[in-house]
Amino acid sequence: MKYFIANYENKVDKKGRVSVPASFRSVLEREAEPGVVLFPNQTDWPCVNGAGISRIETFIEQLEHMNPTEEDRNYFSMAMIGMARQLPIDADGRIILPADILEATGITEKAVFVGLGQTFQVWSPEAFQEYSAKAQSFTQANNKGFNWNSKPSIKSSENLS
Amino acid sequence: MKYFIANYENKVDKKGRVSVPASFRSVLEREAEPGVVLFPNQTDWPCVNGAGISRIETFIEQLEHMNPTEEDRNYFSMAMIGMARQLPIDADGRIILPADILEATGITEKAVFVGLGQTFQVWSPEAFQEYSAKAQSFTQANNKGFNWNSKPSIKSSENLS
DNA sequence: TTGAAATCCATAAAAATCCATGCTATCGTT
DNA sequence: AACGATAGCATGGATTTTTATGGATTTCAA
Repeated sequence: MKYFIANYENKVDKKGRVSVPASFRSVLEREAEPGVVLFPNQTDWPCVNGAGISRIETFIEQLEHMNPTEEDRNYFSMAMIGMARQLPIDADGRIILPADILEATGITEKAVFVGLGQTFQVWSPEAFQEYSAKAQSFTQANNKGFNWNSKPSIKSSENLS
Repeated sequence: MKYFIANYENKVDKKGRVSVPASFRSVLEREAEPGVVLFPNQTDWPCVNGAGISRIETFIEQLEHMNPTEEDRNYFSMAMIGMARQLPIDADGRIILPADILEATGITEKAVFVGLGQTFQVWSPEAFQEYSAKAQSFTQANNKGFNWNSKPSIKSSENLS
């Protein structure tokens, strides 16, 4: 599989270990280097974003095209690369979620992995439930101009509170 | 690993010794010559930049493309090459931070290593906390025009205060 | 010969690895 | 259709290895 799809709720043990869903692993196994990178979700929602290493590498390479003296670049680099987490996947397909991520996301005994194509997210079941419900109703209300078939023509709405 | 990613807070002992994070060492071990180079961060923020030797070599080579009579070149060379520090990594994976760097950065008993791709930075925990918070909120506010997927299309904003 | 820096050594905590089990879906055979 | 066998996956626990860190000792140069 090429993309992260669907969502899976897995247990987190006392050491913070969770199984990465098998179908996600099959995406990650296409990478040169194994492992996942978790990086901050730049919204106020309590979740983290995840992807394979190559995703972060291309991001680094993009940042390199920016002017090194530009303050933007420094901020972006810090926020995305500096605040990222690199986690190895063990032989059983698990990662261990660092304590501060558990805290920031409110994850305790269960974690939900949500596939979003090229990336995925990790949520607490409660927050996931809330966000996905919102996403559903928003989409139902706003999918008019949405062309599911061909090229992107999606306009992000300005305010969605 | 090819890039410096994530951040790690390590202790600094009375002699100024700190462990370089293991994952950073694995980046540095790809170099022909071992060791790290610390060089000034050209902003007002109290941190130092670091990298493997090869990074400084390419920087030197860049400077060589500049006109030798150009005053810029002399200044840049002085500020970046002349003010750099070459530090060996000991068998236990530690470097010793020179006293003047400790002072300039405000590092006392803990140092934070922050991966930024091809380079990294070293901060005091306090300054890091302040800067990373700023970077986060800046990124959160300005990531609209940010394209995670493909080629660089990032517009640097003009004013960022 | 004295202080600083490089080596060497020891240890505890954290991380990676290994092993075992139970559950579920799949498959093949009767 | 029923059954058992099989394989993949999630999970719990134990074990081994790595890493960070403190201290001591040696080297070296001023």
